[in-house]
Amino acid sequence: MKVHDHQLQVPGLRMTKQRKEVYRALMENQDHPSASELFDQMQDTESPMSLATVYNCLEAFVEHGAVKQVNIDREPSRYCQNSTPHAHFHEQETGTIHDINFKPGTSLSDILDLPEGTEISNLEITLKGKLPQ
Amino acid sequence: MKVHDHQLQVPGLRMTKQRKEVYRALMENQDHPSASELFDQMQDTESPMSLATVYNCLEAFVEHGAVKQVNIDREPSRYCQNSTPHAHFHEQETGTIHDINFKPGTSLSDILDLPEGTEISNLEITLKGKLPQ
DNA sequence: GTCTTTTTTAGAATAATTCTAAGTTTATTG
DNA sequence: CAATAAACTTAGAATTATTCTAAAAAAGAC
Ligand SMILES: [Mn+2]
Ligand SMILES: [Mn+2]
Ligand SMILES: [Zn+2]
Ligand SMILES: [Zn+2]
Repeated sequence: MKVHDHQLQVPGLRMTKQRKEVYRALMENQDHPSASELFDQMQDTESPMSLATVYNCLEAFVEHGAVKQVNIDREPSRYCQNSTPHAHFHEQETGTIHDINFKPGTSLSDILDLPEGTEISNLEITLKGKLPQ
Repeated sequence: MKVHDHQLQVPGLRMTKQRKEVYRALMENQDHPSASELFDQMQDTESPMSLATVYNCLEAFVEHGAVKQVNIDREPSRYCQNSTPHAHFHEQETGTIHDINFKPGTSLSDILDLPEGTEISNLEITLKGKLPQ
């Protein structure tokens, strides 16, 4: 998979104009938009599309590891443009979601009592609270 | 809040027979049952109750910090009898959820690049994969 | 061009959860 | 104790994010 200037290329994933548009909006969005927020944005583009298509596009990106689906509590899923490993901080006052990076050279097993030989295929860390300032 | 022999006592929380029964089932359940699984179990007790009541009881427990609501992906919420801080490991083959404790003396900020002064009110860690054996 | 596969779409369906409003139980007060 | 107030339970309706369906359109292969 190559990512360059908001152009996504994944072998086996057709880059239709709808997918290009959804991907672009996601990349330009610093926040973590929901499907319906993206759907609203799509209505102002040259390829307005159905909500089903927005969901389909996002699902394709998530399946190919280009986008992360972020589930916090039972709220509508949000989608994350940052495909590198990171945690999510949900600021309570504003409702915004911030990416938090891992410290280099650290691992979850530094703080978790995991049995030896555990294979982790997926990892989600979500914090809620207040960031300084 | 005092917990003794599966008797929950929280100031301000009436311990009706329905709440006692839901709490007991949750405590005796090593797994992390969903509301509808608990509802099914309730039908065999001396106080069969409505699904709305199961949801109401669980909501009351969660609000009072006696029970944890566990959300993994978009699956139905599961409820956790372990009110101490811990992470959840979702075993992919069986679908079971295991509690993982934190190593004593460690903190999330050991591995996360959190700004100084961050206030964390809530924390969720979910792993997915395979446990040994 | 034809053929095949993938994608898009409108609208219907699904399903977990919440809401409503009425009845019941429990606590409090005099 | 009786009267009143507050909290709780309930059946069923409503909500709503998401998925499904089945038909049309688009894209790629040849
Ligand atoms: Mn939010
Ligand atoms: Mn599961
Ligand atoms: Zn993110
Ligand atoms: Zn747990």
